[in-house]
Amino acid sequence: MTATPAPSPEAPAAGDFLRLDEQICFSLNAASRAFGGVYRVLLKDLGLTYPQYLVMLVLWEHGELPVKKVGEHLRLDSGTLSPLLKRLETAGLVRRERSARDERSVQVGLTEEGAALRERALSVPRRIAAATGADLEEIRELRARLDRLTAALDEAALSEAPGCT
Amino acid sequence: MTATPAPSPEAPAAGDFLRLDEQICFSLNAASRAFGGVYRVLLKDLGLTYPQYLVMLVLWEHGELPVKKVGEHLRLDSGTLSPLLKRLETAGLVRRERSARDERSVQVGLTEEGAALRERALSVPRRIAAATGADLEEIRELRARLDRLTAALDEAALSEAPGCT
DNA sequence: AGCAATTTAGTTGTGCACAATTAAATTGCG
DNA sequence: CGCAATTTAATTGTGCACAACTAAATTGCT
Repeated sequence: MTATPAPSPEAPAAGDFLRLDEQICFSLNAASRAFGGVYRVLLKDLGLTYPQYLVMLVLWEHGELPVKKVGEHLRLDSGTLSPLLKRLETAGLVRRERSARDERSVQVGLTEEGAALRERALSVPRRIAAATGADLEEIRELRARLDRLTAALDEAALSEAPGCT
Repeated sequence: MTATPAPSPEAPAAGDFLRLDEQICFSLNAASRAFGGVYRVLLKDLGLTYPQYLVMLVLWEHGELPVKKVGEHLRLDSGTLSPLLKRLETAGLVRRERSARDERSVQVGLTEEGAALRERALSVPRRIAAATGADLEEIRELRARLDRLTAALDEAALSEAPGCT
């Protein structure tokens, strides 16, 4: 009575959605972790984890930034970034210093070593692209869909937050 | 010389890939976390985290399974599942017992309470679908693309593992 | 039977994600 | 100015992901 798979050969029963459901978000989750596995291998040489690599990308592109801005680029808060940045600092890739203009904010910048690491990272995107086995156009479209999805979900999370029905 | 953004207004320089790169996998990562936020809200009522919900989906669909099989369905290993299942057991949703036939394996099954929880989960997929703002067809196609991507990445990870150039 | 290789869970340690809280500096308003 | 509200990082605590390792049972081979 409890865990019978419930054949239901003709009508799409309500329970079927629990299977479909798994596939929608689980596919995303699995793809994200599969990427993680490939990045882990490629980034090992550089001594970076994938989230650390994302931070380095932001710094390589924008130069010195306050923690807040780094978090906005990556959709991460200080609870994640503070320890991560501390590890990058310990590794000698990043400098952190309180802003003189606003003592609340901490400016994050690259050390020479951190800036130099960019050269060794240049081959990563091509190798990742090769691992996906997809052409640039497909990747672009997939990215667009995912960004739309993220925007819709963030929107929904906002209206869900209080007591909105 | 170090952190200059490097304008390069006409030629697609090698460094541009470091931006594109961010967008490929970061979009995926961001979408996955955005889903996590929506699920977190919806599953709070049920007292489940998203990974715990995935485990419950597997058990609702397949009934009693060894830990190994649960892991195969979800692409997770015992390092993740053992503590997670222990929490579900503490919550009274799941039973764990050593198989008599093979003392190495642990069978995971639903308690009555765990089986009953399924009823309250039936509304989740619909509410998630609503939050995505996408129709079923788009979701299906996206899922197919992601699954292909995951397969390609897993494939690549395998040939990358030893010393394959 | 005897023993090495394999399989299955669990444990340990590192790092990330995120909610909740804290502390300090800044801003805004009367 | 004086003080409440806001902003910014950091900290704390929970849970997940995964690599590396351990322990125990099973399988396979001779």
